[in-house]
Amino acid sequence: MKHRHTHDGRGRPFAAHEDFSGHHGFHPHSHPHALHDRPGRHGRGGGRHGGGRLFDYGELRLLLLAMIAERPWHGYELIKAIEERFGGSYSPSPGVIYPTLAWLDDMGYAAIEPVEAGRKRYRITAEGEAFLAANRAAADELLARVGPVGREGSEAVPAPMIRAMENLKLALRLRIQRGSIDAATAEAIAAALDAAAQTVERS
Amino acid sequence: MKHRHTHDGRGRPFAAHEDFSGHHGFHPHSHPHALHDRPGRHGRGGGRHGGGRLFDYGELRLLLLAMIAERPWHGYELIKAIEERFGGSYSPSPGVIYPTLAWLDDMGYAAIEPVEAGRKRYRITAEGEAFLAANRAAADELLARVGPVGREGSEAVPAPMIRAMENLKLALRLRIQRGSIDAATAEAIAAALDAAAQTVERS
DNA sequence: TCTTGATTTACGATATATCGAGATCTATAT
DNA sequence: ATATAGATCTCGATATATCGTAAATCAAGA
Repeated sequence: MKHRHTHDGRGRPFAAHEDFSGHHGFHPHSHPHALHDRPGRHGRGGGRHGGGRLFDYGELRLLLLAMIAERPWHGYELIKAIEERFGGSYSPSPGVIYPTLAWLDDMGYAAIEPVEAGRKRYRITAEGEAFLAANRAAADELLARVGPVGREGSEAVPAPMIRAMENLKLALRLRIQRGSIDAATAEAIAAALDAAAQTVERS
Repeated sequence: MKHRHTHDGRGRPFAAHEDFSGHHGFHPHSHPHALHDRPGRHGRGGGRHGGGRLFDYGELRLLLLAMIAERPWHGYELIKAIEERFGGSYSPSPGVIYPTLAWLDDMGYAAIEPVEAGRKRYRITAEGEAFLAANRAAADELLARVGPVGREGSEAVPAPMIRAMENLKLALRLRIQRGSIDAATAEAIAAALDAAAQTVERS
């Protein structure tokens, strides 16, 4: 396997112009004019309707890199996550997600975890971190615009709740494994769970 | 001839899913929104129940592999065992069990014991053990979700409990999505969950 | 033969990834 | 400054893989 398909966007895509400070050396100070000092279209406040682009030039790959910097994803997950973030009104086509991921891989910014059965899970590399750091300003601006994409339920849920949820989950698992749950016991447990659900509901 | 794909599939598994704040869990066949079924051809087949999946991507073959790692089974036994584990509310169709077993065989993860009267009994191989070890985290999470399948003393989870668990899970998910959980609210919810856990524990 | 265990085949739906055509933007040469 | 080339975003169509149901088929036993 490992068939490097001959894709147009691959190989060595934008070579000459963007000084991407990728390999050999890389000075953090003399930061390249990579992605964030593009005068003119900054906050994209214009709201250009109909067919306008959601992401400007290097933005999509920056967003993907920032997302896989948090945790590994695979392409379909990224599509669904971004789609959900935009409330379903926009969903990046696979035709742009997968080539971008492949590009990140080719550049050494992301690597494919060995996976099973057709799913490629990408994780960030050291070079990717460096690139992300070099473009942190643009990345932060992007994440601020898009909002929290990956950390939906982990950052927002308070710790005590997570602890209690894990606790209950474990108790249920142990109880089920113990076996011998008669009808009355099942009803009692169900009632307790329903009571908790009601408390949650009107909290 | 059925060309079984040659996949190496080695290495890290997929991410572990949360039971509560996550997506999938214990639901036998409860899905949020049913998609419309086309009233088209009569013929045969046709999933009028295509919605919620119990196992996502590589989970079924992991479960089967984990089961035959304990002792050899044949397909029908696996179907019945899983069905009993879910209290009869769900039973994996043979159309998914047998191809998966054939896949495990082709991959070298399982082997067919000498056929006895029309049935094929599968046992795990060394490669299968290696694969299972590589995906231990996901496998354990799966077994925890499904419960101890095939061991003696295993009984089905009563329907009221499953319903109540689903109910609580949904309530928590909705509450988390609503956001704005201050510390006091979190404590109240955690206390309710802990109370339920205690009830479960001494039931 | 009829029933029951056990497997195979057919078909559909979803998940995941690949490929191709077209539109738009940026950079660079003229 | 304009033209051109190339890179990137976007949509779709397509290709597999896997999960799913239901019927058809096959192999013993009553």
